[in-house]
Amino acid sequence: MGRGKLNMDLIRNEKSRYSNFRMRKKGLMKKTYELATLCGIDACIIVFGPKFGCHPIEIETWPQNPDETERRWKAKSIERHMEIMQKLITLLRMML
Amino acid sequence: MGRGKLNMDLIRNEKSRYSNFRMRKKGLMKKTYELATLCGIDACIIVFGPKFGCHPIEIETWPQNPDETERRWKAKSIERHMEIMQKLITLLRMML
DNA sequence: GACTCTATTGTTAGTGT
DNA sequence: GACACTAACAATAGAGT
Repeated sequence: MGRGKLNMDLIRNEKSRYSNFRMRKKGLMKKTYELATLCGIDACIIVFGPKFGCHPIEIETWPQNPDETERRWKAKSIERHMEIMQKLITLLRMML
Repeated sequence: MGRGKLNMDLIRNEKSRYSNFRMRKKGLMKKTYELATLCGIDACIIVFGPKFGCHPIEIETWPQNPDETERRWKAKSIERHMEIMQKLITLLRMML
């Protein structure tokens, strides 16, 4: 969308890439909020910012904080926890 | 968007809610893929399906599997792991 | 490495099957 | 409780500030 089409590949220009990142991250958080709200389901998302010089990498999540998560999430059953943990462990294994 | 506007609240009609869920989940996964690809960053998303009768709740993630995660993710430094773990622990605490 | 503007592409709500 | 269609609403690429 926008004034032109974008190839689905890394944006080479660093300035464009960063402004694109900020815009799309915002959009993604909104979409996550909308999905969870409209459909009454649980979801979480973790986005790691790009590396710029010696700045620490920023991490943004949705829900944004434990309070919001607690207020929103309904996952309380044992079976569900098992599924959740399994999925998370799979994701985590690749990061360690 | 679409033919009419939707209040940002739980969709009461169960049939509408479920079809909305399937459509938006697909859109969210696409947006996550686009953000990660265009901006060269790491991201993960976990979506829990709604509860229908005695069916187990479906869980969908992006990246979809360990192979894809390993191919895509670049988080390998100690500092980054610390940040990641802290965020995940915060999210997990609310689920247990 | 921000912020606004807007033409343009993208997403989706409601309907029909 | 699927799936296609499409008008209508949203997101955003690129340019300007």
